[in-house]
Amino acid sequence: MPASRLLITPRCPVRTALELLSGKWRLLLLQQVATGAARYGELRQSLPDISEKVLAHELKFLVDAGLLTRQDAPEGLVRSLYALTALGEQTQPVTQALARFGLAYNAEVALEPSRERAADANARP
Amino acid sequence: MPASRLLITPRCPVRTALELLSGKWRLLLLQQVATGAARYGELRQSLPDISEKVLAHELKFLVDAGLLTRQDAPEGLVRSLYALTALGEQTQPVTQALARFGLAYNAEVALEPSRERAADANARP
DNA sequence: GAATTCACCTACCTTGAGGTAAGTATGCCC
DNA sequence: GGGCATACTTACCTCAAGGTAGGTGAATTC
Repeated sequence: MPASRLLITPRCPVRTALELLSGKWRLLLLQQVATGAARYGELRQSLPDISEKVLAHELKFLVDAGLLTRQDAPEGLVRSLYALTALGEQTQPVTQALARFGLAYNAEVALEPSRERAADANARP
Repeated sequence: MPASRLLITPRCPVRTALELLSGKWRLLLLQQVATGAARYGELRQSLPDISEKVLAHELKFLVDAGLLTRQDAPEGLVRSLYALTALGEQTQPVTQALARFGLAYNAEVALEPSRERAADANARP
C-alpha cells in the first residue's frame, strides 16, 4: 500500500483546498450561507463570536474567490444577499465530513477520560 | 430551508473538528500516514517543505490527541513508527472531500481566466 | 430633520503558528 | 572509539490571522 504514497508538493489539490478554506471562519460561513441565502446581519447573529472586521473581510475574500456571490439590493431593499456559487456548494462535503469527525471525536473523548488532558488543550467554556 | 439554520457556538462539532485539524500540516500528515505506517524520516521526505520543528511538534500533538500512535522500536530497530488510530482514520473523509474540492477549484479556475486575480492570491511557484 | 439601523471600513494591537538554525541523545557500523 | 544516521529538542524570530474600538455613508423610521 505504500505504492500510492505521493509527494506533497505545493500543487497538491489538498493544499489548494486548505489554502482557500483554512481559517477559523470560512467553512462556518459557507455552511451558514448553505442553509439559505443570507444577509450580513443574519450571519453575524449566527456566528456570535466573529468580529465585524473579520466577517466583512472573509465575505469579501469568499466572493473574490468565487465561492460566494453578493446580490446588491433587489431595488428598494437594504443590500447584501449572499449565496453560494456552484463552487461554493462543493465545500459542503468538506463541512459535513468535519461535522462527522467532530461528533466521533466527542464521542470517543466521552468514553476515554484517560485522554482528557489532551482534550483539555482544545476545551472551551 | 432556513428551518435548520443553527447557532454556531464554540461547542459545534465543526468547530471541534476545525480546532483539532486546522493548520498547514495536520491533515497532510494524517493523509501520509494513512498510506501505511510511516517513520519520521519518510514523513519528512513526503512533505519536503515542512520544518523539522513543526513536524516533530505536530506528530506529538496528533499522538496526544489520539489520532496517531507511535510504536517504539520493535526491538533492535530504530524507533518511531506512526500509525492511524481508529479516530485518525475518521479524518480521511475530510481529506478526500478537500481533495475533491481542490480539483474542482483548479478546474474552474482553468476555465475562467477572468477570475485569475483572485486565484493569484493563492498561487504558488 | 433627527435618530436609528444596516453594512461595512480603518487604524492599531496581540497572539500564536510556523520557519531557521543550531544542538542533543541514542544506536549502528566499521 | 570515531563517525554517521535517525529522531528529535531548543532558542530565537517573523508574519499574518484575528480581535478591539471607533469610525463612515446610505437608507429607513418617526
